Amino acid sequence: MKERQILHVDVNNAFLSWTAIQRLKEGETLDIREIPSVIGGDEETRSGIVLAKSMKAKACGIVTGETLYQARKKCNNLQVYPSNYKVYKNYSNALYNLLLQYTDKIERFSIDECFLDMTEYLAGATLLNKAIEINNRVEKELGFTVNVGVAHNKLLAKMASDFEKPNKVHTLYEEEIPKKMWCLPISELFMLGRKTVPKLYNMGIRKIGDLAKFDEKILIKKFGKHGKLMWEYANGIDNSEVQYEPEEPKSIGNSITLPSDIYGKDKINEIVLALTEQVTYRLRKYDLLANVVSVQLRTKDFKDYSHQRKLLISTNSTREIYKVAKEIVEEMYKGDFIRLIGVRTDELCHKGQIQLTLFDNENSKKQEKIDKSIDVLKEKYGYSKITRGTVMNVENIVKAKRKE
DNA sequence: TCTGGGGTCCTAGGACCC
DNA sequence: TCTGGGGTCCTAGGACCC
Repeated sequence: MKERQILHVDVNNAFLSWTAIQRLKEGETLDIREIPSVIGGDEETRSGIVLAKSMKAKACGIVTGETLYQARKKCNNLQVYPSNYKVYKNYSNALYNLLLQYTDKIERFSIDECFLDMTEYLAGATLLNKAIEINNRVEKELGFTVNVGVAHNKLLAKMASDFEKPNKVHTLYEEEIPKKMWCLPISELFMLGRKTVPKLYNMGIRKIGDLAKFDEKILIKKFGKHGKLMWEYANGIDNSEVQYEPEEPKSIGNSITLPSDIYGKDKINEIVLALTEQVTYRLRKYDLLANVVSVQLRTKDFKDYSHQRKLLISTNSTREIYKVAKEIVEEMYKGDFIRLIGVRTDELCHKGQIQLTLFDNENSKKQEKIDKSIDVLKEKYGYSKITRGTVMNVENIVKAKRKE
């Protein structure tokens, strides 16, 4: 088999950089990349966490995911800016379109990361030179910077793009693994998170090199499939392909942290209905039907519960899914104060994939028409304006809660 | 002024059938 | 009277990613 040629392109401080250049474009003179700043959620609605940080904020020890409260304690002149996904999506698309000039085998791994399979697209050039060209062109033409990882598989390309930042190109070829990767702490390895790292520490495994040389069988015994994966990753083994064909979503859900805790089934169900409307709207937009419905509740002391139910008939009807969601709330709600509520649908399929059943009767056809006509209004007037009957949508609930 | 929201994948245990 | 496994489906919960 031919050796694969893979690049991983990772936008430096994506949300913060994109916010910065958008502000400059709109006439602001301050470049927020040059000061201690973060992109954060709204503390009033209890979403106050750091989503992205500038280099100066990073230098203060601020990390992504921590609360804005903690971040301010580390840096007293910290500036906080809100996020804007529409803007981010535009810059993400601009990057994607530039990368398309190099290969059409691009996997959009997230809004700010892409894998490129360059195997068939080098035409005599070296992979490293292509990476350097991309790095330069993005900065010049798009106004933000990226790191580019250069390797022969996705895992090593991703690890490489995570080396020194910003605006850098790094290679991580097989022969470089001991020198460049094995010296790193295991917490740096992709797919080793906060739960697994302490367990490995207790086994005396601290560096990625320790993990690479550890007995694979013992890891498998202790961690199952995850054990095999982490051993392979530590040794730079990854045969996964660049998934350049966008895949159908496997699940669609929405959740919300409430501005204040709520109590009681009726109040929970109001939110569940609003969330169900959002979820089924998205299902219908993609022309998908759900076969499983699940509801998640988080209590005020951060205990998570979730129950799910398999449906007899696939559906994307608001009424049908809400009916099931309500039953789930009924069976699992124990009377706690609730902080977060989520509704999710799984085992999605397309209309054509199911056969009409006896249950596909006149009544359900009528329901389908109602959902469709509401969707049309939502497309026309914007999502938040249209809600069904007596029901408030989540935005209204959030606003109402804020005033309390 | 504590701790988001969108996902994917895996595991363990129970029910049920042969 | 006592004691099996293997396979599949379903559910609850957890780990990880950005």
